[in-house]
Amino acid sequence: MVRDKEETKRKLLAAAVQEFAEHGIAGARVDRIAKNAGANKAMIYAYFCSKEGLFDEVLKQQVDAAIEAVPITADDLAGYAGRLFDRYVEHPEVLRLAAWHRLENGFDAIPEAEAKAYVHKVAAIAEAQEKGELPQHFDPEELLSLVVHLSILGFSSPVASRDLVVRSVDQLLRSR
Amino acid sequence: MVRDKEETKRKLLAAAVQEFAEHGIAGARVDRIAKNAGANKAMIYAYFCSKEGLFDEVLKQQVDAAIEAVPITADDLAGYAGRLFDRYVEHPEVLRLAAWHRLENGFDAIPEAEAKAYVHKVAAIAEAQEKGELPQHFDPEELLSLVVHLSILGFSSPVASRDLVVRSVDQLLRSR
DNA sequence: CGCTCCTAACTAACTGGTTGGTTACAAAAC
DNA sequence: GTTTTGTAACCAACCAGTTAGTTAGGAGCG
Repeated sequence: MVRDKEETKRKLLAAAVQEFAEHGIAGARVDRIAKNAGANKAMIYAYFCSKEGLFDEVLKQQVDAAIEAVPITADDLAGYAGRLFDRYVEHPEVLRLAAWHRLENGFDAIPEAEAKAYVHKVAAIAEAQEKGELPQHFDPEELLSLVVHLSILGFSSPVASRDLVVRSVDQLLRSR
Repeated sequence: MVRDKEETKRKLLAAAVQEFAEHGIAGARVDRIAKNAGANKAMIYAYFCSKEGLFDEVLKQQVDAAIEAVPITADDLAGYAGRLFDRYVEHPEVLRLAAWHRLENGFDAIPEAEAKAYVHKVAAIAEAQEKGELPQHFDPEELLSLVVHLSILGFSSPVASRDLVVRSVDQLLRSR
């Protein structure tokens, strides 16, 4: 038997991602996470304090990874929306985790990394507008909200495709 | 003491709407619903079979009410989006209930009333396109998805306003 | 290298409170 | 007096979290 704290934490986190994404916080079962990780339940409390502590860590890691994986391209918001769409298709867990989190904890309590990335993205859009790379008929915050929201269209409608997401962002950016 | 089956069912349903909207299916507590309804827990099982049965009835009623309250105006989709937005601000429960339901039951299992209303709305949009009241650069299904999705923008972004929803639908419909 | 000792990592079993659901009984309504 | 509506107490299963005890494996030492 190999004893490795970091490895055990990793396996617990990996199992927790699946469990929480599928069942949410209230629906997740601590015993199931431990079993699927091939670890002992007590380790969860040793390493993450509580079920909620484990969820917080899971969400943080997933949000960080998603933010890093899809950097904004302010001069090509349609492409950015498409890449977000792709990311969510490949890693639907992060969207589900965020949705559970918002439903269970209200609209406040946004992960810190998300808030920080938000500021940066708004600034990038504002700059692109000044350079004339983007139209001005939406504020930077508005544009970011619209693009991000449209990129998750596929999780609200079954008929939505990547192409539709890109085309609609494109249409939003057309000059008037 | 007054005994009235329908009245008791009504009070149970009203309490269940709040409980399920706030906590979801897994997080909702049957005892709390009964207590808040001023009724006995056993009545839930007499009238709705199970916790899930109660949830299904709650969701059905809320979806029916929302569909009836906001009829589509295919020749004015921006106005339609605005009215949907208003409805969700006034009755956020239905959106939360639907969100819990989708997370817990997957993307299938859409309430029947919703599927039926969907067909009707797509047809109305197609007709408006034929009449030239709507542009043709999106399919009817696509347009409906976009409008409905944009109307819930406020629940994905804190900076979204009614005005933003209306303006973005308007921009989507501009001729190219 | 072989041995002991120590500690961090791990485990199995348990606990106390909770939960969805049931049942035996009571009383209102007709 | 019979049927419908309601109640209180109950139950077995479940669940997050704890604890007392076990073991792997490295450090120190000869």
